[in-house]
Amino acid sequence: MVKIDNPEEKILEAARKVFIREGLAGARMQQIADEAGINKSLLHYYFRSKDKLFDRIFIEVFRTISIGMGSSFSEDKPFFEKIKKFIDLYIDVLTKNPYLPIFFLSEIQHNPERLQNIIEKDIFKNVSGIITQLMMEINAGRIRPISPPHLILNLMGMLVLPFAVKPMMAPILKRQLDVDYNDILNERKEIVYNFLYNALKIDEK
Amino acid sequence: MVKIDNPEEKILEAARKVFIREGLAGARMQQIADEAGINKSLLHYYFRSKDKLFDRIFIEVFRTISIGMGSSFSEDKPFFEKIKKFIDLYIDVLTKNPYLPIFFLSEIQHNPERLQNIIEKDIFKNVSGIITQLMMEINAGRIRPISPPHLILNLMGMLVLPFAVKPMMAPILKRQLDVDYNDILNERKEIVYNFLYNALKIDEK
DNA sequence: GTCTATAAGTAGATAGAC
DNA sequence: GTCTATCTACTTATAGAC
Repeated sequence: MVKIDNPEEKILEAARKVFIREGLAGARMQQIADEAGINKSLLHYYFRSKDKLFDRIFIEVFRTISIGMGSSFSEDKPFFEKIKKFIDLYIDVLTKNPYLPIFFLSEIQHNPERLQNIIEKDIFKNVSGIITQLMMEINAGRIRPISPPHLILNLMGMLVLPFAVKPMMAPILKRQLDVDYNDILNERKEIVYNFLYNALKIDEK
Repeated sequence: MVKIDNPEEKILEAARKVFIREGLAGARMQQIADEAGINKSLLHYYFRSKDKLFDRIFIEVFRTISIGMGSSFSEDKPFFEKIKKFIDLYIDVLTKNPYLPIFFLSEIQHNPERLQNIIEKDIFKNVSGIITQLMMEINAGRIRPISPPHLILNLMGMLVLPFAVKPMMAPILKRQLDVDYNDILNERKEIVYNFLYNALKIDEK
């Protein structure tokens, strides 16, 4: 039986919430303590400093963001099926954690060193495997030639940006087209796959 | 003869730099004063408070980000030429201001009200015009059918994300493929246009 | 382990001399 | 207009009682 309500877990959950919404500089230890329903001193008792607590959350966020990358592409399936699986998995992650990308990218923009100090190797293997497979598909003539980094950027852009701009776009689309932005987000899996498929498939003459 | 070196301009330039790099919560009035080469009190003399100075920069950033949208699509040209012009213009803006998107989206995530209080109508006209034209192209059978909001999200994602992830991707691609990320960014105009063209063009049988 | 009280440092903002 | 000096409030962090 796992104790889910121990103070350490409650603090981490509260810190996750507050840091991701407010950022490192904007978050207050008092906010986190309130959110966790405990005394402010306990934060320091368990995690020593704000920076150490933040690091813990930051690494966790990085793992959440990068976890889907490798796994979807490691299986032995046709290329477009792997793409489809990756898109589905990634949009599920973003649906559950819509604020993660901007939080993560914003903190890197504020302090790029944090990334290099903490992480490094994890992401290499993932990107490396994807690029190898893309080159194979292109060389076999199964998809239209495209530089692998660019394809990754295109795909990631189409996946991530709609969630990142939700606070801006949702009110606009509601007013202008009476569209619920959550419906838009739910349609993304299919839209992104079709768009990518059409962009990459070889013309049949 | 315009005085470019008056204190007000120097403060705005410094504030732009510091706020965009550090965010509202992370920026320090002392930093801005140092960057501008003036005394901290002068900031308050010219702009009263940190929040008012920030608002000034925030509005300016919003204008920079949204300025290209309408203008590219207002001219009377073939659809794909307008798309091309928009892509070129937008990537030029992002090349000059790579940190703007994350700064802007991050601040909205921290405080969504700021957007609604300050802005509102500007963006409507732009988005509205683009959507109308997209519907015309689809109805005329000149491009593959796609929901206009989704096409806009696809395009914006492919344009913006590569700049937003530069601090993360540049070291990875350098190490792994010995690729200079600035070269990647310079190739984006052509890549995005071709990708979009292939995704939207009607198959010739 | 968990609390109260408080120390030490920093931030935005203002008063007032020049 | 521009500076120095200072006020007030807030924030992280710690000391110490229980």
